[in-house]
Amino acid sequence: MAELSKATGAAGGTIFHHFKNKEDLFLNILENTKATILSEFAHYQKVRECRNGLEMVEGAVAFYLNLTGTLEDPFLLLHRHFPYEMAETNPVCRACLESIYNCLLDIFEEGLRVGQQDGSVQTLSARNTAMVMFAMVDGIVRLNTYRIYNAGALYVSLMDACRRLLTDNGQAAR
Amino acid sequence: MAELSKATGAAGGTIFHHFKNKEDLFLNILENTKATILSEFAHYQKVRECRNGLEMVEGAVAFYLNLTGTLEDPFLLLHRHFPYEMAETNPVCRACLESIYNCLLDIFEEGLRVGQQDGSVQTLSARNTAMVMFAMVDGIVRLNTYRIYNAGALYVSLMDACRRLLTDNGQAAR
DNA sequence: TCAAAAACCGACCGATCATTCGGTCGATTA
DNA sequence: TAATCGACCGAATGATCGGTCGGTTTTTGA
Repeated sequence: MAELSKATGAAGGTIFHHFKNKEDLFLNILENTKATILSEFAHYQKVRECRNGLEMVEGAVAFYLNLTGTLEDPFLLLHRHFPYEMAETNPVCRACLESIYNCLLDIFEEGLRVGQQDGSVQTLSARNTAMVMFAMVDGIVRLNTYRIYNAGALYVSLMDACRRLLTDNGQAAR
Repeated sequence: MAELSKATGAAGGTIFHHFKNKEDLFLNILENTKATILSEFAHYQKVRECRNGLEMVEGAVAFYLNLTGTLEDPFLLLHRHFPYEMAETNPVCRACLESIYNCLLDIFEEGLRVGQQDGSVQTLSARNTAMVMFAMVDGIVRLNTYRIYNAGALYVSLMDACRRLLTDNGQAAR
């Protein structure tokens, strides 16, 4: 709270004038994070250009990697343990987190379904595959933010892995 | 500290008789975690049975999934933000984390290299592919521990994804 | 113009935190 | 037996925490 007070220039008591308590404050930040991610996705959905499902999925990966870069702090929040601990007792928090993850997963799943229709993607369960892909991309992002390894050098390998996951020979017709 | 005191039955002051301070205590726990994981891996290396590199990698995935189940608390520690924050200023902590991740990555990489030799695995950079695979498996584990989705239902999809990543048709000769 | 409302301040509060310290106790050594 | 030791206790310590409150300033709108 002291750090926040200094950063915003507001006195300690003023913060509690706008937010009931720390939990309420955190929930507001989380809702804000959710709104930002959902709006970024809505914008991406409008401007994206892709000829088939495979390109949609590849675009989704690139979008997510880009998002974690521009929204570094919000994703640092989502990569902490605290929100998920809070979600176990606080339904509002849980609903918020689920909205965020559903949005992120839908980006992948949508591409997979389209790809199944047009034949550019082979996969059994779109939802399950979407989760596995999301776990992979997000795992790379974590390796990067935690500075265990520089994941920047992994983007090529990551995109290659995605293509292998989705097509039968890893070399889809493009 | 109070929680730890109650759990161990030792008085508050006694803990500080054995450990210099909280940081020292945490470092001891981390070193202990590292030793446990390394010894579990050494044991696995002895008893595993695999006919080729592909089976080694599949075994590694199963081993990691099993490990996160039996060593739930240590991995909960590794999935928190704190250790990586500490690693940025504390070289001992950083070295410890690197040892753990190198060990875990080596399990995957070893199988990839053997698989490249015997032809059961197609991949360019073994280290990079190992990281991508690790990120994927660990990402699934996180989805599970944070209870966003039940990742238990994803194990089949996960193993399928691994096979796709490593072979040209996802149906390796077995 | 002015009074009510809202925003804001910072001193203050009790609770909790990590850590310290004086001292007890049982085992080992001189 | 006396001296020394390390393990252990738990009350006490000061710092920090989230949160409150009385009073001041700013904004609002009739």
